[in-house]
Amino acid sequence: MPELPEVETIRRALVEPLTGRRILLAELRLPRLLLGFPAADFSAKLKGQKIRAVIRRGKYLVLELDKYALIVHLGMTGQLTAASRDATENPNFHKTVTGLQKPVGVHPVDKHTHLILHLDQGGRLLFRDPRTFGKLVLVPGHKWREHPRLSKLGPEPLEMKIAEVVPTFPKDSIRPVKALLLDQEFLAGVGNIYADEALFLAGIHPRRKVKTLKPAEKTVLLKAVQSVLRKGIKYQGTTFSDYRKPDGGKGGNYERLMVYGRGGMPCRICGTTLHKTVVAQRGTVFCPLCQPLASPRKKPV
DNA sequence: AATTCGCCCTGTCGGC
DNA sequence: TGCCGACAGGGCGAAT
Repeated sequence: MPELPEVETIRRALVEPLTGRRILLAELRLPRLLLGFPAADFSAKLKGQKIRAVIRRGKYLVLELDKYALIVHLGMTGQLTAASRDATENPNFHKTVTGLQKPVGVHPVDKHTHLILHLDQGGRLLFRDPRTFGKLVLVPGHKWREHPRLSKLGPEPLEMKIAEVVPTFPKDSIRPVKALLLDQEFLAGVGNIYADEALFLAGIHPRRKVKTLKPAEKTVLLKAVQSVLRKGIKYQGTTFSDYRKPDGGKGGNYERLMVYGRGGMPCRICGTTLHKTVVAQRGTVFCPLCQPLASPRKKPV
């Protein structure tokens, strides 16, 4: 699922091909993905709009247009592909990629392609989402930060001051700490992959109750969140199924994960078999030795 | 008020 | 070989 590093990778790759381009035609092929705006008006409103900026907030991508903002959430399986004028359709675009190889051409318009923006200079932006958990929102003006979907988002993990966020941990909360990391009102952009990775790096059990965390542990955890997100961006995101960069290539971070997707395999640090369980209704992998739930009791004399 | 649960959706995979 | 249930999970609204 695209989380902050994946969305940021996509954003960076779209800045050059999209900024300054004018939308000639917008094809919305699955109208139910569009929220809060009459689907019938969508194409008419977008036509002629120039893309002014490509911005990320949490897991949301925002295209600032002349008079609107187009907010995109990729859900679990959303893909954005930028195609230049001379890109040819490759029927195997999504299947031929192995490793970090970059596919040739552009993905064809298939049954999972839900939005096509035709741009001046011959380029196209295609939005593809097999499981349709993605969402599109068109907001008049540029006050997209006030939209209900974004207004309550927590701080950006890579811009926050840790000393300012440590006091925002709920003091009496009995929630497992992983649930807090996944809460977009606490931090914006952390999802299941990077929550598990951050907890491992911090040496904190995903089921630890928030109220039992010491201040030093909160600091370590927030630093770990920043660390795993930066690493994710550095390697251009984690591809384990559907995530692709706008050129169709896979991210390079999956092979570098410490715990996510590695249940039953040995811990890269201590060799202990990694546990797979469910925390906060999400599949969760952790190392029982590196991430103890309780501090080790002194052996009775 | 805090927290959990159910739902949306479809490709993939393991079991028989 | 083919069918089928289980599974993956972000975010929202309902339920507790």
